[in-house]
Amino acid sequence: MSPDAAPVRVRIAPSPTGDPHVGTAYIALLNYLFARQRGGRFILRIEDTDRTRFVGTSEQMIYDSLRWLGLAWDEGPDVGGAYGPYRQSERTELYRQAVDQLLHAGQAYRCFCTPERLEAMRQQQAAAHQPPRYDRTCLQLTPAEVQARLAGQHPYVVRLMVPQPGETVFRDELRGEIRFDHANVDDQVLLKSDGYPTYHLANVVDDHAMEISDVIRAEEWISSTPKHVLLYGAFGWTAPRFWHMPLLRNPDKSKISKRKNPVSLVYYRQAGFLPQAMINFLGLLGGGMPADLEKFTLDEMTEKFQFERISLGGPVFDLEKLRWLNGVYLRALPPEELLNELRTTVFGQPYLRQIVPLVQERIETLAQAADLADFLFRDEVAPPPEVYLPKKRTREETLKAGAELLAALEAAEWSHAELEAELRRLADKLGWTAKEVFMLFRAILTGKTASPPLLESALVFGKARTLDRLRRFLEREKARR
RNA sequence: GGCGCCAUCGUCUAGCGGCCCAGGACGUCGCCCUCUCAAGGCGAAGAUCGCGGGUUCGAAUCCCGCUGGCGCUACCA
Repeated sequence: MSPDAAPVRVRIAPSPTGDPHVGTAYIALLNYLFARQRGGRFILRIEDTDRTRFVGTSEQMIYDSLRWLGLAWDEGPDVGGAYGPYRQSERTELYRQAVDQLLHAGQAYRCFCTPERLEAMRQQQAAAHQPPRYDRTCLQLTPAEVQARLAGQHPYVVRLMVPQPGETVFRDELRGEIRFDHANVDDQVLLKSDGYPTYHLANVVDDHAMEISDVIRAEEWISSTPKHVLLYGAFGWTAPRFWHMPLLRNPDKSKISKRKNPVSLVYYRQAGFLPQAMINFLGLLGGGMPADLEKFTLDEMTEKFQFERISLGGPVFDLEKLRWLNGVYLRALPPEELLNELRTTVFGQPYLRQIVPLVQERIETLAQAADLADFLFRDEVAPPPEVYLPKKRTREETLKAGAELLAALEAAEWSHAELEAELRRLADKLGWTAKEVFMLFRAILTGKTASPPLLESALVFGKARTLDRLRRFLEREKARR
């Protein structure tokens, strides 16, 4: 069957390495629309091939977040399908076979170079103003030498052998032909020394096996598309169509990142954004909808969204506009429904239940509970310097400490023990007393110097929102000087 | 640095050779409404269409160059 006639099958392939990302939602939305418009299937595949960054809770959060947005998939690890398994860690045998095939055909080779040697090589290349590329040392190895190393249990990776010289030309459906001289295409690692495939291999093998017709992904992948095209060719497979979507940006135009913008879908949900508003807002970015439409539903997008209209400049993710749009939706809600929203989010029972023990021993009247826990319901608290500034520390030191605090918490697992360890470690690092660090955190989180237990409060408030509060504090205070 | 992608108000965008000395939305400012604040209504400021060359009777729209931004340059995706 020619690719043109093949049924449309598209996929979103997030990796479970942390909180689900707003960029994932954006690409998921686009894939969803594409499938719905063309009578195709929308597949969710979990790309869990990075063992070092794997986060166990991440997969479930991905499901929850995408479902929350209303982006239902037709096939996936949790719903099944005829092309499973849909988790890459369960498909390793497939990749191993694929690698064997390439090895036998001479289109890939084993590389025994150590990370140290590769690092040294790159430094030399940088010093000589050469582009950093693998120097093919291991390609010189004789079959006997390879066998010897294999017998000696030397760890190795498998690399793609990019034909040199050569050129790869592919078509991007939005941009037309894009060409890469192979002089600029590295011998990409396909199989890591831990036996897991890299994205490049896994994505090609799976997209083929799952009969993906159109790869709709972010623009950052354009540079590595030649490697993928080469792989399809090496296997003798037909490549899918490629649609590279513009990258969401921070206000400073750089690729959207958690340091400069809230990117966690968990955050947006907990902070009280409505899924309809988020979907609507994402649909506004890139301009796929008719220009005179400002407010629309997922169904309306399915009806009217045009991929050909998408503007290729990377849109800034403008939180201000999202907030405005969310307000539009909130105001349009029947009061009864708004009540419902409140009851399941800011005033959700499970949330309230967690808060009760934090305030119980500190109240004389019920109304005081609200006073004590107000910060757990607020969108923003803004402590003045009198509150957050430790007596013996300068503003500069304190802001620096705040930035360190944010970094430490970002890396922390959200448990009491680890939070405490993290804060004490930070105190050591800064040469501050633990009390000073805890008080700074308390001030930023609660806006006050007296509060319910700090760590318990942070735990209840949630990682995404706590980090956002820190980030906004730092931004606000930096802007003040 | 190399390679690639991109380029209209601060931001999201409309525009696809004449209707554009560029339209809408967010944001900003002002006025109205109003017990306050929002919301809402009205209005204003805000883009020599990044710059320079072409093509054309005519260019934001087509072509080339430059500049700028961004991405990639990992045993991360």
